[in-house]
Amino acid sequence: MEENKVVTIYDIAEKLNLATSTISRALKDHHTISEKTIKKVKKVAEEMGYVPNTLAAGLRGNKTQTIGVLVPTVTQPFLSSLISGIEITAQKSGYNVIIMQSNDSYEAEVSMAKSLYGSRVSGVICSLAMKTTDTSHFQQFVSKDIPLVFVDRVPKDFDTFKVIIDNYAAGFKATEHLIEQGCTRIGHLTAGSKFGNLYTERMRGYLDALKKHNITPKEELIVDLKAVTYEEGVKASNKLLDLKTPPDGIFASGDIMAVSAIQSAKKRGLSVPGDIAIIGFNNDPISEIIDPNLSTITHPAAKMGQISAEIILKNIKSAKKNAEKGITYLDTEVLVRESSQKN
Amino acid sequence: MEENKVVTIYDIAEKLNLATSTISRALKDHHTISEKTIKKVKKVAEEMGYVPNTLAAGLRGNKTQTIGVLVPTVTQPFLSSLISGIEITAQKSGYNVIIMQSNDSYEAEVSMAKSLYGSRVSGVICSLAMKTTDTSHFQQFVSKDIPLVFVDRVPKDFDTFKVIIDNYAAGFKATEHLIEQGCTRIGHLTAGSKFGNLYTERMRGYLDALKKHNITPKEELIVDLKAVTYEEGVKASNKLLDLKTPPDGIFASGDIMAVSAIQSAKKRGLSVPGDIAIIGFNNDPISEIIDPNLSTITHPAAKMGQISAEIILKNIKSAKKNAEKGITYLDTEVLVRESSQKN
DNA sequence: GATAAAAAAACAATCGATTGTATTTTTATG
DNA sequence: CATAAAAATACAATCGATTGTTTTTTTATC
Repeated sequence: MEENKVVTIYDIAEKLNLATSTISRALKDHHTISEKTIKKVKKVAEEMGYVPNTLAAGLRGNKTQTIGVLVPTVTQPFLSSLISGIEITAQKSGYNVIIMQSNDSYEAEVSMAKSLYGSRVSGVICSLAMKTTDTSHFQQFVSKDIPLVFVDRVPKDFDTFKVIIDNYAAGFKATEHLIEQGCTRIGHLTAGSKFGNLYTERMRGYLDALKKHNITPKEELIVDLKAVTYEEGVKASNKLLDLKTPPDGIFASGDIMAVSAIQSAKKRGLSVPGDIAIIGFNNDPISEIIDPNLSTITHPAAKMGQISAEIILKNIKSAKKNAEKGITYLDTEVLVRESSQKN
Repeated sequence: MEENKVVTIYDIAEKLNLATSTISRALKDHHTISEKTIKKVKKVAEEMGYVPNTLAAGLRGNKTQTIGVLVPTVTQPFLSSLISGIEITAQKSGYNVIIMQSNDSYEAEVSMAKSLYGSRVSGVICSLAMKTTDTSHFQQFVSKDIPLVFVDRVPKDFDTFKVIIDNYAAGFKATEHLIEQGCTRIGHLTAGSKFGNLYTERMRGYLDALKKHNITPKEELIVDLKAVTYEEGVKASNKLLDLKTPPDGIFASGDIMAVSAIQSAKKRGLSVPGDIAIIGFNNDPISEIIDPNLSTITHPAAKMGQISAEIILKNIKSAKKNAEKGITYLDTEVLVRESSQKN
């Protein structure tokens, strides 16, 4: 085997004195090729170190064994678990995964969508950038029958597959749990809620839970973070704790925020959950490590990735032009640990 | 613009009554094409919604704008930061990133390397699977002049680019720091060290630091985890704490292990760092959140990703057949926080 | 206005696998 | 053994962009 030459089906064809079409078919066990030839071809292909050029196949067939994944970032635990779920599922079916990080920038997202389209990905899984309101850059996939799944951060008005949790219900459950623990003055940490995203839904749940239990929502108890980071979380938490009458409970729309709330409270000598009960969202790894252990809402990240990938794979294969674009809701649960348990 | 037709340079050529070669060159500002034509072509391309087919370009040029990344998992904070660094750097130069997770399986790694090769990636960045000892499946890249960078978990005997930290020195520094704090009986948590990897190096540093300070290493003080998880960390920590004479300090080769050590110690009513000083490795996000804050060794994940990607990009472009394959060492520091500070 | 030189654009092959159609070979049957 | 049917294989076009080589067009010069 030459060191620097890439082996193609032409090389195999020449060696065996066969046509390239025969080689191509033999390698995929086509029924018109005799057993004898198939065996021979496979043996020689192996010996010569043949690796199919997926570009050529993709160009010819106008499709690739690749799924494009477009997410705000890969470093958030929720998203890295999501990606892991996608990647494992894709791999099982022989599909590869191209990853792009929008960094929550709308412009980057537009450009990356175009790039994925140019790469002829067979499907796209996307969690929207925080700043995205217009989603017309995804229309190209739909009009070319490339399956598109939005996951977690999804647009409201785009008719395609969606995999989400019921953020409203989850926000409701989380808040109600705090009420059941005896909290009457419940703060809420949220982020970028003005963009009408999943945080807004969680907040709606929070507000409705309060109303159901005859608690009047107070604007001062809701803090909207600029970014979901530990530092911003600390700032926001302090805003709540600095109030003349601080809250006796906090529902944070993410575990990072919840953790910063716990730390900020502890730093002031407040007992959690004694003085203030706290519940987060996501069930990030840190939630079972922080002291006190953080009560939170489970958010099945890997499962969401798996299901998203499965939807893509199914809709590539079936090639149904107008498959019914459904929303898949996954269950969440209130995971009661120490930080919210007053009784 | 038709809804379901993909626009190619042929469509543009037909519309403008020009040759496809002219279109192709105009789109990249080739000097043999007149300004007038270039402007006209670009305008029409834009109007028709032309997106270049990267498969076709890749097939023709036998190279793609894609970097393959092969890592054990994407969910560990160190690796997701590494990937993030790679992705951002690649994106800036117009390169995409294909991700594969070996899940620490040797067989998966072999198959994925082949798959990346078939995808004609322009370069490969890999962090080896825990179980990999034979690395001959990477030879195909080298012999085809596809730049290959190993990062963090690198093979000893493979002549290619490597981006690592000095694990020996870091292990030494961490251990010496504990000694300086007055620890005399220092435990060590490590993982899969028999495979001769970076954990082994850290352990060598640990052992040499002890020797330098005339402390005799004891086998009972070294615990080798089966897997780097919180649960295994707890088991291993308890093994140390259950000793007749438990250690007064622990150097854990990873922050997860260190965190489990802190929790296990606290659960027994031991004070950290009072009764037992603990230092980890990586500077994972959790290290500044755990109580007490974890002292650790900084591990510049994103930077390592960036540098790895830069090496790939540089060596694609220069196309030097025999560029000197160097090892890039990045600095680490002892980050002293609460968990190890006795004075 | 003829001609050479320069500029612009066209022609045509190429990358490697796939696939519809044609051709050759084999097998079966009277 | 001839012939039809079936099986196996070959032929050739195709996917879309790129690029070395020609050809055509434009510009400059005498």
